[in-house]
Amino acid sequence: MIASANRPETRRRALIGAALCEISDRGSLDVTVAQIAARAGVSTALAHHYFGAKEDLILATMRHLLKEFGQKTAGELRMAPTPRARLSAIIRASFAPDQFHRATISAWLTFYAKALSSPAAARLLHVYQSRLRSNLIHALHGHMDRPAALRLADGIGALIDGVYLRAALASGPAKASAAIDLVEDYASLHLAHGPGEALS
Amino acid sequence: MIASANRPETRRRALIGAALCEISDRGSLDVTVAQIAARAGVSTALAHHYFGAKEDLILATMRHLLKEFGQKTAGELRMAPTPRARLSAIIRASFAPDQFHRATISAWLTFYAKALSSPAAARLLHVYQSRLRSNLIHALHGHMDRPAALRLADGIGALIDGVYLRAALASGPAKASAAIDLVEDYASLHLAHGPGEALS
DNA sequence: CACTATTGATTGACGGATCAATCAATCACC
DNA sequence: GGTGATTGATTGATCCGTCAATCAATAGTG
Repeated sequence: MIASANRPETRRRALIGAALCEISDRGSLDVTVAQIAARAGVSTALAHHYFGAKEDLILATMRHLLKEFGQKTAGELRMAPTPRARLSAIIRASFAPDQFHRATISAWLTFYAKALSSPAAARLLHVYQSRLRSNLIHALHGHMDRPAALRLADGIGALIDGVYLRAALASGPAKASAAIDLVEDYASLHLAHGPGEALS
Repeated sequence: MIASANRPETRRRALIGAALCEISDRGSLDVTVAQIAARAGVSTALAHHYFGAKEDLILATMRHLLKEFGQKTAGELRMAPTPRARLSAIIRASFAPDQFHRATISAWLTFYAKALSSPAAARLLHVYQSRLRSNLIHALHGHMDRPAALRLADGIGALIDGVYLRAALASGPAKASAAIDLVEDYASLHLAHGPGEALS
C-alpha cells in the first residue's frame, strides 16, 4: 500500500474530487455526504472529520475549481506579450478544455445557484468575477480609454458567463472552439470599431 | 367576501405566486411545500390536492414565468414594423421591468440549475430558448444571410443569459437600461460591420 | 320551499423515508 | 501506549405525501 494513500491531504483531495463528480453527475447540490463519501471510498463520519459541516466541504470544492481556473488564467497570461494577446489569453483560459466540459460546467452553474442563498459562496464567486474583470480591463485599457474598457469588460464577462450557462443546458458535448470564436468575434469587433454609444 | 376568493383557479394562482416568492426570497429550490402553503395561507395538504407532487408545483411555477415572458415578447413584437425594430423589441422584452428585477432573476437562475437534474425543467427551458432563438433569427435574417443570422442569434442569446446571470449575483438593484444598452450595442455593431469570421 | 344527498374544498395529524452530524469504539502506526 | 485515522451505529430533525374527517356549497327531490 502506498504510504501517502491514507494521508490527510490525500483524503481531502479525494473527498473534494468525489464531491465534484457527484455534483456534476447529479446536476445538483442536493448531494448527500453519504454519496460523496462512498465515491471517495470512505465513511460519512470521515468526511465530517476532515471538513466539519457539509457546507464546508461544498465550499472547499468551489475553492478548488476557482483555484484551478485562476492558475490556468495566470499561466496563459504569463505567455502573452501584448494587450491584445492578453485579451485572447483570458478568453482562451476561460474555455480551456479542462474547464469547459460538461461536468465542470454543470458544477459552475450549481455553484452560481448556491450563491443566491449562501453568502460564503457568493463571496467566492465575487472574487473570481473581480479577478476576471480586472484582467479584462487591464488588457483592454491598452486599446481604449478607461470608461470604454470598463464597459467592454462587462460585456465580455457577461458573454463568457452566458456561453457557459447555455453550454450547461446544451445536449451535446461543449465545443470550446465555437465558444472562443464567439467571444473573440465580439471583442475584435469592439476593438476595431471604437467605443459604443454612451450608456444612459 | 368575494365569491371568487376560494375558487380553485384562485388557489392555484395563489400557490404559484407563493412558490415564486419563496423561491426568490430563499434563493433556492429547497423550499418546502409547508413554506409555500403557509405563504399562500393554506395547508400543505391543499397544495398537494391541487398540484399532486411538489415537483408539479415547481414546474407549474416555471410555466407561469415562461408564459409571462412569452406574452411580453409577443406584445413587443406586435408593435415592431421593421426587422431592426423587431430586434430591439426582443431585447426590450427580455429586460422588461416586470421580468428584470431581483426576485424574477433569482427564480430564473434557480430554474436553470434545476434543469440540470430535471428533464421536465430542461424541456421547458428548451422551448423558451428555441422561441427566443427563432425570433432573433427571423429579425436578423433581414440584414444578413442565414448562417450569419444563426451565429449572431446565438451570440445575442448568450449575452442576454449572461447579463441575467450576473444580475442575479449583483448586490444592487438590477438596472434594465444598462443591460439593454449593452445588448443593443453588441447587436448594432454586428449589424453595421458585416459578418464576423467564419467559425472553425 | 324544505330537506337530503353529493360533491369538492380544506385541514390536522401522521407514517415513512432521508440526511446531517455525533459518539464511542476499533485500527494502524510510531 | 499514545495519537490520529476510521468506522458503524445512532440520534434528532426535516420533509413529502397520504388519510380520515370536517365544512360549505350545490344539486336533486317531493
